[in-house]
Amino acid sequence: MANKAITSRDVDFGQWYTDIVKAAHLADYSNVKGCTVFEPNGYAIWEKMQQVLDKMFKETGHKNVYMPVLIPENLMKKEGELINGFAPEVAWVTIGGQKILEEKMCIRPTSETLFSDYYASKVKSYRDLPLKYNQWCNVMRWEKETRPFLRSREFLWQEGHTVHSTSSEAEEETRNMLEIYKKFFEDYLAIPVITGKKTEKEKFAGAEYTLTVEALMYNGVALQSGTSHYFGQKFSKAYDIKFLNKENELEYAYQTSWGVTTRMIGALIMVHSDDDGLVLPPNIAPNQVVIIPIGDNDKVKVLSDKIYNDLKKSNISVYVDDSIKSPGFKFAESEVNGIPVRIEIGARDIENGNITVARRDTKEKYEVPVDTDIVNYVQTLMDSIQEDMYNKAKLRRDKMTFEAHNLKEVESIMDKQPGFIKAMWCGSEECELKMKEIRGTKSRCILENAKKIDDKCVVCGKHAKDLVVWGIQY
RNA sequence: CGGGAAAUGGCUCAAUUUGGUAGAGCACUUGGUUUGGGACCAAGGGGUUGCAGGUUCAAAUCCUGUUUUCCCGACCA
Repeated sequence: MANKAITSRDVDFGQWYTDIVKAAHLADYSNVKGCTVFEPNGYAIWEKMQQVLDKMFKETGHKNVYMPVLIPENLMKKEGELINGFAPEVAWVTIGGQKILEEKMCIRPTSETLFSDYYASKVKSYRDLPLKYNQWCNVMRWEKETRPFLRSREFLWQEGHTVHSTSSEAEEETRNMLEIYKKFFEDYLAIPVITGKKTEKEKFAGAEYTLTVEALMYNGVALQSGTSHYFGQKFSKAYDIKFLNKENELEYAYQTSWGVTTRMIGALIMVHSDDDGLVLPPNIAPNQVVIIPIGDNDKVKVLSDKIYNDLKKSNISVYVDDSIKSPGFKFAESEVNGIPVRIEIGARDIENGNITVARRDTKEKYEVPVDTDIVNYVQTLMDSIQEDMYNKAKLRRDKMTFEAHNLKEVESIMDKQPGFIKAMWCGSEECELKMKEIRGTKSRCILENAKKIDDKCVVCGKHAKDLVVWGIQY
């Protein structure tokens, strides 16, 4: 009974992904390569993500600001590593083929430069610090190959930028934000993640180090899902952010930045969804419950309205699908759209004193006596859906996480079933490049405080102290 | 950016080989009957064929350019 518009994910994962995006009305293509239309269903998920994260940011002392979309060339180029890292993707603006205004401008690929320039003018004393700002915005990176949500030229994100008077405080901020991302992924998106430090090769251009949240998709491909960077004084030296410390000495400030993007919508699809469409965890679903009244029947209407009102009063997001479609159509549609809980009410239910409750993740249906505390029932059901989805994703990820002690093992694992590979690494870029020759396997992150599985590098066999998670990435 | 495929009503495709009145199914609109897994009958509406040039009496069809999408690589959230 699979959806006609959706290719099976086991037949063609890439096609399945784009079919879900279209069938669930998350996004549509525009006439500009890499710039998609976020349709209501997709944008609603983003709004819910924003709402949850924004609350977490504010609870930890961050404030929202907004920076310009254009960055002047000289400002963009002050910090050498950043511009080198981003150079091929930066979109420079011209009007009628001419450079814009007096100076060449680019559309922000990320806003470290703007924030740093601004901070330089604001920070005078240690008493001004810390400044913990965040902005919700779009950015542009001229990617070669694009896919909705996963890699687009314009995408939406949040970028937090903070300035501190001590390195330890800045490093703590970097850690804390990573923890917030991890919590968000696990508690709301029901996606288990691995966290750790990026290698020198994979870290953000301009960072001292980058901490990352890494998730594994249904097909065993890894997705970098969120990053938190510690900058030390790199940007403050390039942009001249100085303050007088308690000893009345001028000191360069310490900075961080951290971000997550609309790519998380892609992760939701690739971790949870199935051949019938989108599957959303209740904690992030814009609509948690749909009520489908069946037949033209007054008692059905009255009961639907009552349940709708009860759920709504308890802050469960619910809607009644009373559109002029057949019940079967509505069932299927609610499944494509990933609504976690569906309540069906028809004459048969009224007669039996039941309502029918269906859960999207397992597609199980339950007959529930009408005198049950429905609000409590739905809430409990949603809690277990949330938990089951997380556990299912975690079980799958753990099954696709392997250990390797030499290149042969890496090769045979990646040939059979790509996934996360835990293996020791000596720290040399040369060995990272050798790994990459095996189906593009790259380091995802260095695990911290992890139990070593070997004392030899998986590639060169020399002494290794770091346990690294490797994977094929999106 | 390299290699492959494609673009025709909202969607899936036909007509392209051999130039000659753009067609079907689904979707949509109206009326009616229905309603427990993508309902049925009847009557309608909608496309200058991705875009721009060219060849021709005549172009969806041939030629050139360009844009977008998909798949596989290299680069990245």
